[in-house]
Amino acid sequence: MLDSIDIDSSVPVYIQIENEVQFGIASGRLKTDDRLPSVRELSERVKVNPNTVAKSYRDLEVMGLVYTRQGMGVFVAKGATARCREECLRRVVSRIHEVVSEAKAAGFGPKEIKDLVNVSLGVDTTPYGETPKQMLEIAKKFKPKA
Amino acid sequence: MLDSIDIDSSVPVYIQIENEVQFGIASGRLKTDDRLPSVRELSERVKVNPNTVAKSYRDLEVMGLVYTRQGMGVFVAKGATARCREECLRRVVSRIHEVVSEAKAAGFGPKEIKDLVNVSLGVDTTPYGETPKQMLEIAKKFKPKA
Amino acid sequence: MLDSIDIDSSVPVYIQIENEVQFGIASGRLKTDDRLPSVRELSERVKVNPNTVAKSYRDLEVMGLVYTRQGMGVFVAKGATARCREECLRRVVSRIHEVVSEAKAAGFGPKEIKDLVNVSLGVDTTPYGETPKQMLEIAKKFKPKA
Amino acid sequence: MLDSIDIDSSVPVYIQIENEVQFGIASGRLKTDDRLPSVRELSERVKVNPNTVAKSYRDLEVMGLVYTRQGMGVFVAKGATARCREECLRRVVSRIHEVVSEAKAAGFGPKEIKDLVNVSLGVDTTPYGETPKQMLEIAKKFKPKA
DNA sequence: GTGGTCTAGACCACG
DNA sequence: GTGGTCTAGACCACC
Repeated sequence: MLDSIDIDSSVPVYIQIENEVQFGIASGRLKTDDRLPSVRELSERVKVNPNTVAKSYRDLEVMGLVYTRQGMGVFVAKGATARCREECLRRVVSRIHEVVSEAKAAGFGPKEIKDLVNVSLGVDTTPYGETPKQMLEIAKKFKPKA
Repeated sequence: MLDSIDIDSSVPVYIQIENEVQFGIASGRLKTDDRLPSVRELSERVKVNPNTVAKSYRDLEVMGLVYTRQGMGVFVAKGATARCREECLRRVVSRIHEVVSEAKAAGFGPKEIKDLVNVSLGVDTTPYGETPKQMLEIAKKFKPKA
Repeated sequence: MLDSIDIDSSVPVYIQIENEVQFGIASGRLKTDDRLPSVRELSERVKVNPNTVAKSYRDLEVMGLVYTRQGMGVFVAKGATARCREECLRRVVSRIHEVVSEAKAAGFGPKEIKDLVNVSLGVDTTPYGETPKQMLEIAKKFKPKA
Repeated sequence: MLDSIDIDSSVPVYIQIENEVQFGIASGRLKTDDRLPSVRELSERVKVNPNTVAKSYRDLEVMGLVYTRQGMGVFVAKGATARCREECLRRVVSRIHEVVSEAKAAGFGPKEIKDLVNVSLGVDTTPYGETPKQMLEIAKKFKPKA
């Protein structure tokens, strides 16, 4: 992780970094008291301004997910794992609801939505940005009534 | 439509307006050669500066979805309906896929995801931006192994 | 360049700026990934409102000729050189054809047209917007039969 | 004439109408005391707002090229022919100079410009908007040094 | 009446 | 420092 920073994305780089770290903690890859990469190291790796990484770390510290030891680095705080996991679930759930609402607003019926989800579930990771053709075909067959 | 502009949203007003118009076209409410509300009229209705509306209309023109007749107004372009509808479907499909991937990454299994979608489908309406409690409860009960 | 902005011209300032930038790219003075002057800097230099410059830069971005990095500036996009050069040639060629057609429609014969072009080619510089006297004299001597 | 009004052109409709009338006078098709089409008739024929035609006629009257007889119509004024012809020549000549200057600025040398003009002279009326291929090919072979 | 251009200047997000 | 968004309002061209 932390290598999937997309400089061209509309979501700000510093937010992307924060998300990546939070996801790393939630997934157990980063455990309590583990050291995060240094600002310099990370900024070189993902090719962004050190200020940007610093801002991400500052934000994470304000959230209480990491703590800083002067001259030693930035570390995962106690309790961060549970909180990140919790938040991660919450976010996913709320996004599911959001997307389903959107699909309904676009005119899709329950059947189509379930079909689309099923197809998506069956598909293993696809190249970034490319949406499975099957899904588009299902969608195209369907004419919203307005 | 065009009255659900949220001035406090993080998504820029002019983008919201563009989306509303596109949605109006996709849904068939705005047909080819229909006139859009005038810049001044709409700006008064949604309580934003005329410049902001003008910017939206200009963008839509660049996208080829509307055309402008000096002194007469702004009109829906030929072929806009199909394009808006297509884009709308594409976006929904790609977002479903995105969310499902996220859910899987967060440790949810196919069963949980389907359950969550079903609950979301069953809920008629929830306050804007709020997630149904039932969904959050499903999430809480669930302990990802990851 | 970028200093020949005429605030009194009937062609809008923001278009003039766009043209200057495109010409700069076509001429090779602005190369891929070169930074354009900042919005504020340019707006002070050509004495127009920052919004006006921003509008030009935004348009150029929509055309795909430049890209923007938040907080860093605006840069020449890859492939912009070739596209600007191509467009520049196309425009000149099409305008030559247009003018020649007009001249023929006005009753000029091939000989007169060639003469006029030769005179124009021979003149090193004339004040902006002024037509060399010699050319006007050729025209006066000429009586179209139409 | 007067049927080649392009509603999508960037040059205003009322200017296009004025130009067409002036060209008609210069070419001898409209002679002194000939009656112009009525505002209503013309506005229906070219499918523009009657106000627009009225403005064109008003402008032409201010220029002294036509005169109005209440209830009878609009007529070509005495001396209009000579003046239109004169102005027509002037305009063509000045545009030739303009275009040649542009071509020089774009990096074309005298030889290329003459070639392009010659090709254009040889070509009979081509479909509107389509520039002869030969000209583009000449242009493409040429690499501006600037 | 319509949209288009431009100014003056505030506030925000990003690096 | 950078660009992005938005407001308030003037003036113009066009229909």
